[in-house]
Amino acid sequence: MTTDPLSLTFSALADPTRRAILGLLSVREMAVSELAAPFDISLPAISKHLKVLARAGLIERTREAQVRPCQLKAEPLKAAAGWVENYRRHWEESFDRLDDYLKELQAKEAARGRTK
Amino acid sequence: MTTDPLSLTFSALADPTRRAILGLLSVREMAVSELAAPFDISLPAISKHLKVLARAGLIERTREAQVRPCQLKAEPLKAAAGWVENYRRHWEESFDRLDDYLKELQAKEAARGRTK
DNA sequence: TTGTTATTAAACCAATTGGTTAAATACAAA
DNA sequence: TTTGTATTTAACCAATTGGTTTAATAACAA
Repeated sequence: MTTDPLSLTFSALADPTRRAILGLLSVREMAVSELAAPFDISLPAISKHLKVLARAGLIERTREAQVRPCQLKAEPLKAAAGWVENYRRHWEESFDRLDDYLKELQAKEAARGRTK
Repeated sequence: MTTDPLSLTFSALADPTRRAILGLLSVREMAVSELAAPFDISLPAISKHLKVLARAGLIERTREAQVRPCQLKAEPLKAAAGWVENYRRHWEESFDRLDDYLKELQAKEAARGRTK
């Protein structure tokens, strides 16, 4: 497996359960069983997802009596956002091109209307 | 495997070779063998990476004689950027001062109120 | 001590991934 | 029609993933 931070981050985000867990943690710190409640998978499966998130540095687990609360650590998302941001102009440009194309179409349509 | 668009996008981005390929294509359209040149893996391996990128909608392949040029399609990155963006405040804000965020929200709300 | 609750570890499984080499396909050129 | 060039497919392999069930561990409560 690739172990560079960006790959760790993106592959942690590549699972909808894990993204949902991060969503929950963005509201507040939560215990494992609390996190698991909304999902239809076993507790060990959740535990594994948490391990993946922890390895990516996206959560931190502390200890509080029997409960192990998880806390969101969004910092690795900074690099991910930065990487994706480099492509912003590409998706905005292609939008512009489509826009141009539509305008061009309209212009042709108008011309056809005049000459017909 | 998870097939929702966001998961497809993030898991396509979770490999450094694929991110590098997108980097190359952000400069210009390129043929498969041209894309493969900088990497130390076989052509079929590159071909597989391209298939993953195509499935995620991040590239499109056209046909030009024997050559199959690949073109970047950055549009799926929009949703990825959007998802990550939701966490910006978590990495930017000082965690002990959630108030700052609320104030910012209020400021934005006020601004919106004025311009609308 | 004994039990109860919260969480993780172990062992297992099927599917996927990222790579390989060798063969097949598609087109262009001679 | 044969040959060369560009790319994909097929068959294979080892490692990883995402899930399971059945223990094991940790901390508190009785």
